[in-house]
Amino acid sequence: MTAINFKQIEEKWQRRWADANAFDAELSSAKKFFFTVPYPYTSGPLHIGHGRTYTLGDIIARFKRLQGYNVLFPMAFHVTGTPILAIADSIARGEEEVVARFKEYIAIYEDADKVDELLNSFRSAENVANFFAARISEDFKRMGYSIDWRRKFNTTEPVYNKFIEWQFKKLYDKGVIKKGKYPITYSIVDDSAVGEDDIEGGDTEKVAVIEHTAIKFKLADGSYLIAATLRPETIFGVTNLWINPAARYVKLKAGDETWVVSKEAAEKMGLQKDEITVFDETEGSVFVGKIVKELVCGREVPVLPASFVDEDVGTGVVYSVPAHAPYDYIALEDIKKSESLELEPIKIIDIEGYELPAKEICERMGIESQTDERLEEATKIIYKDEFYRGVLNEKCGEFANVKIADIKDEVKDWLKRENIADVFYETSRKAVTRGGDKVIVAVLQDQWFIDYTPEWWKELGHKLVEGMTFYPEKYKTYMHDIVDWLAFRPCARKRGLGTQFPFEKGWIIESLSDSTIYMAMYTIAHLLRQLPVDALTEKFFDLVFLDIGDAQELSNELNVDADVLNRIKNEFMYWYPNDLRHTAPPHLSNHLVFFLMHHAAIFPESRWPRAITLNELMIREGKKMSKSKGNVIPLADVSELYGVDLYRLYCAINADFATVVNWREQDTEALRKKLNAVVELFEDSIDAESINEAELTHIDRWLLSRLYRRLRESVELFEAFRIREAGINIIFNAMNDIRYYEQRQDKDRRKKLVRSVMEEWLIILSPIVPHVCEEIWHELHESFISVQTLPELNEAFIDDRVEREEEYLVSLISDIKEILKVARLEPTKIYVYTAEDWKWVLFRAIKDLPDKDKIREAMKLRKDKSTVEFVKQVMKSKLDYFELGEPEVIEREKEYLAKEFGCEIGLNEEHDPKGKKRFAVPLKPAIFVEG
RNA sequence: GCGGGGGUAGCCGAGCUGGACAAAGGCGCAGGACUUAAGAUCCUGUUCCGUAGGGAUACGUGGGUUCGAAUCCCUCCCCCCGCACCA
Repeated sequence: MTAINFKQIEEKWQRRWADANAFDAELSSAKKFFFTVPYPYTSGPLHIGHGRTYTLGDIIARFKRLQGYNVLFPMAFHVTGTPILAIADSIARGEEEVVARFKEYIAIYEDADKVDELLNSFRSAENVANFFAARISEDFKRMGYSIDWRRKFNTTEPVYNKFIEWQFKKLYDKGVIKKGKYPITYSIVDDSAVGEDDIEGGDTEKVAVIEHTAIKFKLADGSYLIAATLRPETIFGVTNLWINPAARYVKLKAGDETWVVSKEAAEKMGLQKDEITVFDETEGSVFVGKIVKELVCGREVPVLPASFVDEDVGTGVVYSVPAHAPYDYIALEDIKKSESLELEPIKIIDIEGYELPAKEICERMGIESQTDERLEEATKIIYKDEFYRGVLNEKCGEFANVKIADIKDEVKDWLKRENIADVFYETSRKAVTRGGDKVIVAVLQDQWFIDYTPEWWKELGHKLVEGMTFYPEKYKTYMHDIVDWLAFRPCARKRGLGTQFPFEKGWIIESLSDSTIYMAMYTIAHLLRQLPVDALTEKFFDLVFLDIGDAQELSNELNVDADVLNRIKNEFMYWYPNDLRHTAPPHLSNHLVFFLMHHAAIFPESRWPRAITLNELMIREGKKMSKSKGNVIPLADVSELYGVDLYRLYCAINADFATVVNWREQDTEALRKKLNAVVELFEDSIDAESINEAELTHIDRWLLSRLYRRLRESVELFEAFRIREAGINIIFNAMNDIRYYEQRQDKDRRKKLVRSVMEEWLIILSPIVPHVCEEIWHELHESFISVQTLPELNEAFIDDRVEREEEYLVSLISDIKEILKVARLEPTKIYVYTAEDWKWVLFRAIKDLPDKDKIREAMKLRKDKSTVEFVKQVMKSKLDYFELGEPEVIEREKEYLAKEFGCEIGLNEEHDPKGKKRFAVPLKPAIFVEG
């Protein structure tokens, strides 16, 4: 047998599918199935983890095709947003890390001598996008995906811009596009928003926007020292302020008040609030020793120096709560060593297990110095303990006796209402852009949002979700929750690639907001190219998508043939809605919920999406795949390293959708052997002549029954998206059946039998491993297997009785083996005694009775001591009832049994020296071994 | 914390609408067949006890419900994912 050259046949069939436009979907009278997978973002190569989703998607698409659906499976490319722009900028700046990474990426696809030139072209975002879009589409072709490529587009094309504009107009008309304030991460140097991808290390260590409460402390001159805190409820326990004597502080006008904050904080405030004017700058030491009045209880507390205060975190002023903050406690103790101070911690939180929490945690951890790094950890421990278990005590006025977790926001709101506090935003960690500029938080005063909160919208959303199918099902409930949780979402940015925001110049539509209903584009994208872009007006899309307006009228207005308009509209009307979208769970709370909500808002119910399937991610050798770990396998290498069908089989069989799949080299090898064995089986059987039904033996019938049953089950499993089980059934289990058969029968007969089920088998297998199936199929037929429809399976071969008989035999053999093993016998003759007729009569009579009634009922029929013994045996052996002519089966298989055990078999003979006969029960014969 | 998912044999992983489960499948390991040999393939075994098809103990921990629990409920411990404006 020659090993099949997978790579060669992959290329061959991919080429032939492409030449024949095998997967181009046209309108027809057949029932349609419009299937989508999210378009890839073209900022780099895809890896085998991404491939899992696309591969399972393709398997579904191919399965639907064999079920007779007219399947549309299109693809496009996502280009909008900031990452690609950030990449181009980084490359233009010559950032080493990015340059190195992209050289590597290019080298995946190109010869070494072209790398530098291409990299140079990557200074333009457009070139980055185009390069990867082209390579990814090559990858997809090489994976054998059955995509209709005529409909591809990318999200920066004018056609797409027009489509997105239309969509936003529809939303605007619904009144959900709004303006408001919004805090964002921001670079002062660039004067623009920065996203995760612009931040140094932003992909591994996220930077969040954190809301601090900025509390005012009144100085003698009427101005305020502003101390920012994450724990406003501790204001009741303040004993003093901390200020860094060496840092620079400024005075600023905020409204009609004068505030003192660090110089850095003032700069941030300038970007967070209107009307901030800085007018004076001094050193922190100026304030040391002054007395300030806290405005909650009106107590007077001193300002003390502290080295741990960072002028670039918060406002550079910190209020001290030594009872509950480890930093404050240690700093206070330090000062007390050199000066005599009358300050004592004020305990305001009662919590089990602590008297004075800050003191005790420091003592427990052995922290004694302000510079001890473990102070951070101590703070976290206390914070967490107090937040969830702590209760404010009687010193906290109206907030007393309430858990911190329940009262924190109320305290914060109250402080703001009383004008004792303001809001101050800070990043969750210190961060810089990839260009090295500081990242701070700015508040946009006029950010555009989509407001998902209107009642009507939520209701539609829930209705849509309720009417959909989700697999795995648990995601349906989850999606309802997400619909409820969704509120305001910024939908435009100042920077990035994308469509101009139609309602205000200078804004670009944010890239998840432009990827919500784009499936509609697939239905018509290839036709739109025939039209001038100017013709893609609001009325045009209204006509095509919503059937509003008249084609003839619009034809005159746009100067476009009415037939063309109708053709486009018909195409949309035929394909829409999206019957199934297949993706991964991380998209649930962003892309998918927008997908659903926007459909709910814009389209009538008949055009709402029908189903969503989701598969978990892929890891490799137990670890997450990531660039930084260097353990990524590019999709482009799959063909070379493993072979596409093997990869597809792995994706299909190794885990259910709901499970993270682990890519293990070792397992790929095991699977390769299995795949080879299957291919070999088919190749080996292909020339066999068909078998005459009249000459089928019991075991022949058994094999056919098993195989047809498996095929039938697999179709049902596929239908339910249980691809893993379907695959296991028609590969692993079916191969086991054949192996078993070969032990029972000779190979030539097997070939004939396999040949007789082979075509159906191949068709059902083809969604998973299309290339080898295509190859084998073509030894029999001219047409593509990939576009075959599965014929009716020959159900007549599925025969319960035949399978039961074989089961019976197997269990008899295993019983005998067990006896031989335990008794350590070399058999000279094996006696088998089947149950006598009266036992069968009773067996039938009591089979459906509950255990407790069985003996009584049996005794009614046959009054004898042996009846009781028999019924007890039946109950113990938990036999599943079915009718079987036991002696006939054993008689028929006597020869086989004799061969199996190398001795004579006696059936129901008188000879019974050990009195075993009486132990026989129906379906479980008694056995005596002589040896 | 909130929300979601888990913890199963040496390993990976099914089962988890309660009963036929000592627990699929794969890997590993051991023995055997084939082979000059290796590889590949196939067979057998892989908790413990047992000279008759049986029994005992097992599915993170500790309880509970039940005639019966890996499967249902509760306690605790541990792990993973998401918590947004970012594709």
